[in-house]
Amino acid sequence: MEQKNTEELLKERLREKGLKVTHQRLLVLSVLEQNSGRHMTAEDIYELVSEDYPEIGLATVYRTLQLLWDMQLVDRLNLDDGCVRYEIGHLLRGDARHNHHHLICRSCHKVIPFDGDLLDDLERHIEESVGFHVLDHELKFYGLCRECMKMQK
Amino acid sequence: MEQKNTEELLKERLREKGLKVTHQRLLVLSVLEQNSGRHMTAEDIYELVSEDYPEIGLATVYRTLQLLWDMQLVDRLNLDDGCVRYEIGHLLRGDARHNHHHLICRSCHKVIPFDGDLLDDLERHIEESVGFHVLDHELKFYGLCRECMKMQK
DNA sequence: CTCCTTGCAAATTGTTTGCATACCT
DNA sequence: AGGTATGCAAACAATTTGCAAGGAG
Repeated sequence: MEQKNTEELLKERLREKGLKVTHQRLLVLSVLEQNSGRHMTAEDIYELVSEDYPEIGLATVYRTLQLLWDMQLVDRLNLDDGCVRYEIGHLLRGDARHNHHHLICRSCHKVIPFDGDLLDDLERHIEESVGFHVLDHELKFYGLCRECMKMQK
Repeated sequence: MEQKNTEELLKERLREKGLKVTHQRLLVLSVLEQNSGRHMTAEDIYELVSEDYPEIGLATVYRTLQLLWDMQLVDRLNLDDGCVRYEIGHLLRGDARHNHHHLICRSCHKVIPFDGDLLDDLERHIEESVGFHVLDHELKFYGLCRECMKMQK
């Protein structure tokens, strides 16, 4: 099952770098994997991990998320609500949701997911012309959702 | 000259809403217009406005930026360095720099500007399929810059 | 004259850090 | 054993807010 693979991958990467395999690290990644549809804050993750492992500290969650991000096992996104959000890394997601973006309504602050793969060509172009190796991207559109558009009148 | 138009536009919008035209508001917008190439933090703007108007407070700068953003006179961007950055709104910029994006190096944290207009089609598609009216966007690519790629080996 | 706006300082909030202890390997 | 990782609490930094005084219309 997926779970096992992700966990093994983390263990492997940790060992490669001489870092330690701890319950906390495994649990944080596991929670992200089990909530792959959500955009979770550090606090969200802290609360969920706490259910299984109440002695964990919030600082550890932050440190772990940083570590997992460095290793490209989690993705980071910023939805402009004052806190950074995390989700399982796109490299680990089986499905083709690499290219999922967000529409953010300026009026009601709703966040609408949106899928599209228009960026692949652009990434290739960047690699060639700038020599920058693209690992990930974040694309947000700001505007007015259908409901708020109606109310404008 | 450009300066005059932008200032007049702001005055007009303020009056429409029954808000007041103040030195502080005019100065904040003016500083952003005169530094249209930079990505400025609230603190940056505060320091520059202070040169002409030393009694201004930082809180006023924050309040003004929020107001100008609501009116679509300034753009906001987040370069993941812990603070929001501002620049003169793309609607006010004469040049075709609407579509300028950023490449962020995960290793040295350098930010490389990058221009491209691949998003216009996508925006039209979003309007039609989702009914979301796009006003602006933010696109960032994360990866490794040329220099850091070399050092990887 | 009225209400909007400001400056100041205090409050908030997400995130980071120092340090002694606990835990992998 | 030896260094890495953790939990806790204190420290930080960007941003927001309350309030009395000032200023635009």
